[in-house]
Amino acid sequence: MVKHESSLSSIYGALADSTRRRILHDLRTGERTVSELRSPHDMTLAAMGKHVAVLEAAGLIRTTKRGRVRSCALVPGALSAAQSWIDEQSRFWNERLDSLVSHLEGEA
Amino acid sequence: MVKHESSLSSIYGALADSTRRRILHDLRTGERTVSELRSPHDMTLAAMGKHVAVLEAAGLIRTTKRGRVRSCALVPGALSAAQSWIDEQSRFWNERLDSLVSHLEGEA
DNA sequence: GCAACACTAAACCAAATGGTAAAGCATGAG
DNA sequence: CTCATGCTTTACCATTTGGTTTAGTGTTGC
Repeated sequence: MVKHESSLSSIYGALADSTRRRILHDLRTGERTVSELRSPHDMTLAAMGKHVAVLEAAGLIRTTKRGRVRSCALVPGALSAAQSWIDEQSRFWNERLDSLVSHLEGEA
Repeated sequence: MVKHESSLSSIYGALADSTRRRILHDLRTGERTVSELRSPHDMTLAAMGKHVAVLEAAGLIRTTKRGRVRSCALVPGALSAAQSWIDEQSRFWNERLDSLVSHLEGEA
């Protein structure tokens, strides 16, 4: 379960684009083809193909080609590394906040 | 508390670099100057200054210049938007996983 | 005053990103 | 068989990114 630094970079890098976040959102309700994922966007199929490749390289989605169609689906649990890092960071963040608050209260 | 798409992009973009994640990690124990943040890295001060600027633009840190020294600190709660998005996404992710599991169980 | 220090800005560079257009390659429909 | 479909590949382009060096700017220490 231990994820290395490099995979965190590719996951956050993948999430740093609203088109790709939208793709993940759209996949929550089930599998979609590349064409279906493209339809809400003003973008060529080739461009969408690149976004899909970025998400797959980051391990966030899994794709399979059935015939001439590529079907895309979420990879369950793939966000957990990103989630853990933020959660861990937030924990200290809020500890700092708490100690700041008590420090200020102590001073007042 | 409303999260705009654009700020999510800049936050995840800021997190998509191991040097910047390390900076956030190093700031958990308190404020640091740009030089102090640079010391563990094989990198010029100018380069570190840019990383600090990226984190500040994303709203993840706050900096203040005292004399010739710039002091950097975490901004409490700044990760919450990023955290919420992932948490929300994970929620559906796992619902899909659960329904997949019960689907498979039903089939077996 | 003046030198060392801590950035900061400018110019530059290579590589990555996000897009396009156009051609190619399978495959499914008729 | 033929042809439209659904990508995929290639080549190209502009912009951004992560780094450098060099040259300031404003402090601080002596």
